[in-house]
Amino acid sequence: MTLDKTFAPAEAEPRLYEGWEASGAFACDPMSNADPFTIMIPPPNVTGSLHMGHALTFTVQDTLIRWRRMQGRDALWQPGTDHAGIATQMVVERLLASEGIDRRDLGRDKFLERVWQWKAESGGTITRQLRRLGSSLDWPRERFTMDDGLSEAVREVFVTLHSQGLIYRDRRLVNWDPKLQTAISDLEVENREVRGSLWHLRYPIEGEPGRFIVVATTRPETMLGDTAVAVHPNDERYRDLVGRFAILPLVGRRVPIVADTYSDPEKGTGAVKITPAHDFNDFGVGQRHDLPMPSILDKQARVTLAEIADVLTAVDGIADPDFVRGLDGRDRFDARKAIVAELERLELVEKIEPHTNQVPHGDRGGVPVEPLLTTQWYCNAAVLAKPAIEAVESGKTVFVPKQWENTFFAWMRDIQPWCISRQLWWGHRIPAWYGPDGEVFVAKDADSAATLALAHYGHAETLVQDEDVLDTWFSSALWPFSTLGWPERTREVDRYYPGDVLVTGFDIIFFWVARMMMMGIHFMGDVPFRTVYIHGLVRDERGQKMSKSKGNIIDPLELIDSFGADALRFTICALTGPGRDVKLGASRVQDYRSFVTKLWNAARFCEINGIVVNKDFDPATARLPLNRWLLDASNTAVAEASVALEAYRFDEYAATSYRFVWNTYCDWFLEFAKPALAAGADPVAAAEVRATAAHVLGTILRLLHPAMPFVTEELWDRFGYGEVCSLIGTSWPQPDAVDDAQAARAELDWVVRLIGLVRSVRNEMNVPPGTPAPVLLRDASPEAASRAERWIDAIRRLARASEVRLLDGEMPKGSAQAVLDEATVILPLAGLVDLDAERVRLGKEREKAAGEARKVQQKLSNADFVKRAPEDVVEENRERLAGYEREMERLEAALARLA
RNA sequence: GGGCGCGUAGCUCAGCGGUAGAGCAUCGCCUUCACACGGCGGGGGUCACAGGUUCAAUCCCUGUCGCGCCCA
Repeated sequence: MTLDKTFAPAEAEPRLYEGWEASGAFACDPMSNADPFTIMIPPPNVTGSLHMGHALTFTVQDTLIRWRRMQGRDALWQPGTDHAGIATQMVVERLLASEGIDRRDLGRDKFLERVWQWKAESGGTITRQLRRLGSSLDWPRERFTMDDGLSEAVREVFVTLHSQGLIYRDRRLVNWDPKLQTAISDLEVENREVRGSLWHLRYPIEGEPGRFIVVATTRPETMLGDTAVAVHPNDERYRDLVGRFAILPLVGRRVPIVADTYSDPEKGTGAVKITPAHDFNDFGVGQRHDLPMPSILDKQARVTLAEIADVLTAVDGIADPDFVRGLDGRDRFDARKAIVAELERLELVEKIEPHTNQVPHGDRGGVPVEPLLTTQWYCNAAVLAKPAIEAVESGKTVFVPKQWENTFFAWMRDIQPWCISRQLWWGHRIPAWYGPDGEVFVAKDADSAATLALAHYGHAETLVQDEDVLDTWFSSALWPFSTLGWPERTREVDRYYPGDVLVTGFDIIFFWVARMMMMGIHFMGDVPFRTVYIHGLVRDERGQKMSKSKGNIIDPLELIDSFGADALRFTICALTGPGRDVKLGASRVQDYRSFVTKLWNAARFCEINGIVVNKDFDPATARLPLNRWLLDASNTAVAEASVALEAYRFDEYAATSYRFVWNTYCDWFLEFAKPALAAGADPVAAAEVRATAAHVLGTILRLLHPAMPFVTEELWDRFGYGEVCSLIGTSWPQPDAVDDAQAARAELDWVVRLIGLVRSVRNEMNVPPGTPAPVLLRDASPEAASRAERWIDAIRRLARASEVRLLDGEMPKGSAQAVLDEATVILPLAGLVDLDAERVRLGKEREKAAGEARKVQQKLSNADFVKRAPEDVVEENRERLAGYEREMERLEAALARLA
């Protein structure tokens, strides 16, 4: 077979992925007796393409799912995509625009045909890209939020919630996106800081010529719709004006001056204009004071006068209906300029201050949102939120890291009615039909609605279906059960609901996690998942958020092309600590690619040295300390990795595996193995080393497989640990029985320290690596002596020793010395050792030991410490002190020998 | 304004009551028959600051400063 010098991901990855997929390795098994383990993929937008955020979240999920699958769980990782209402509609509209077509000309049905056509042609991008990452999703189960089954679930939920009074129609202010011309939910609004002005406007007091009440506003254009001025009830400045009227400039309407705690005496002038139809706070004031609520902006945010036409009144020097009529149809920002100019002309502007304020923008359309009074469908989220809050409080669902529960609670406890209707075409059409008189019939289909209408009217009536569609997140909220076949009672629903863990970013806790909790509990009677693992954001190397405008976007597919999916995945694991954002650049991935190569080369070494899989090998029979030590270290690494994964500590999982492979297996074990495998070595020992090397390499491949599936599978297959593409289905390593691991650890620890000591001294003495020198041991215990004897070949090789022996008599002149436990290591380096420098060096060593000893001594001489600290801590310190004192003695003796 | 998180080696980050760690970078030596995407060795930190609790604080508490995010 002979492995190439480096692993070739571009060739291996597609081949292995196809192999896994073809063998059904990704499939769950509903008929299995195994304990299920379920992760629902956060369905990416069907318009999406793989970005670093996806790479992070799906690497984490795939690592978990592969690990649990190896542990013998019946793993379901449910794939699918989201129809992404607004995003998809925008993509297709843009496409049509390039052909010079407007969707309105095309008509709803034709347009939807085009969207489906687009989906068929281009909707598979993201799922293809997920495969390149190595994602072991159960593809035959792939779902789409608009497919028949999921649409059925949506209708079922809508109709049920409606019948329970939890979905209803309401006329109230809604966030309106004038660009997309649809209502959006509170969550789809993001506040952006905008530098603008604060206009102080004079509203004349009725019946008192020359007296004004000055209101401060950031939105002068909405004054056309003002129906009151509000002041704080305790504000002395305006006390006499409450209950009287102001004349609304330009319009000429009489507006009452009302007392309401909404106005803040500290802010502006303490008096605020009230436009109930275009501001959420003003709407509240309007309701409390029973004010008219005329809309003066239309759905495109242009001035419309229909609702104020009849109040327009000419007032000399104050209001001019003709001016106002001239504003009809003008854009809100145009109108603002014109209105301010006119007010200035009328000397009704007191002053204009520069002002920075938070302006709500639509997160998709990117333009300022306009609060608009419309009738929409709402979901009573407050009722649904209650059991969801309780579920987290009681620990039925746990957030990791736990602090995110606070975020969840804060939002859920103050949840607002959820506006679920959207004035779009692409999405789940609302299952509501209207009779000629506007009566609403909510039903799962037109026939059922007709039946309801018949019962209501006593005769058949023509019904018209609601034009609107549902918020995309409405169907996403059902994802944990709708994907399993609900509302049908399938085996999958019984078996895979609730899921085990939901993996996602904090940015969609509200959008998605909270809503799945609400819907899951309401319809399934149980939470949708036991654990919510919240990971951070991917940022660039300097910690900046990635964005198109900054030009700092890193494309995961390019990283995969350059370094392989394993390198990218391992990097992500290594950098994913709890509650931390992931700062990632190409150089980090390149660094971890070295680890992939290191593993590959370790395997090459094995191959070259005739290390082959030996299925008959029983680790419990290993006799050599080297092998027992390695097996023990391997047990530790696997145990630590399991604990780390259990706790979602991907960073620790990566670190433990990395250390074990690189430091333990490669740097020490394989180096120690070299003399044991050399020509002329004991063949029985060599056979045991080979068997152990192969056994532990197998453990390593299994250990790393969840993070680095490709290279591990390739090596697994090439070495014949199992059938081709079988590693994915192999069991997670179990601890091996190791005979007297304690003794093996002690022995190898001693050899490693001895070699380290010799290397260190030689380096400091500038002994060229090519120059061997003797290693002599003085005052060595019989145990140390026999270890030196047993490990002579390894010490020769790794410490460049020409010989290793005990020293009884005089120390050769010009020797360097170092202390190892009770023994002193002597390196005769005649001509290389500067006696003075050596004295200084040993002196420093002694000082270091003395310093440590002083610190410990100080502690121990503190009566409170000895009295109050736990006995084992005191004892440990006593032992440390003894150790330092012994070391000082040896160093003293070494110094004396130099004289 | 409210809430959350973070300030530990040049960089990225672990550790979170009892001897300050890793990776990368850096410096020196080494092209030794798996690997220069490598090997060996070294240097580098008053753990943001100030108080407090404790026998003992990087770790717990309080405050201050700086940075970031979320909500208003």
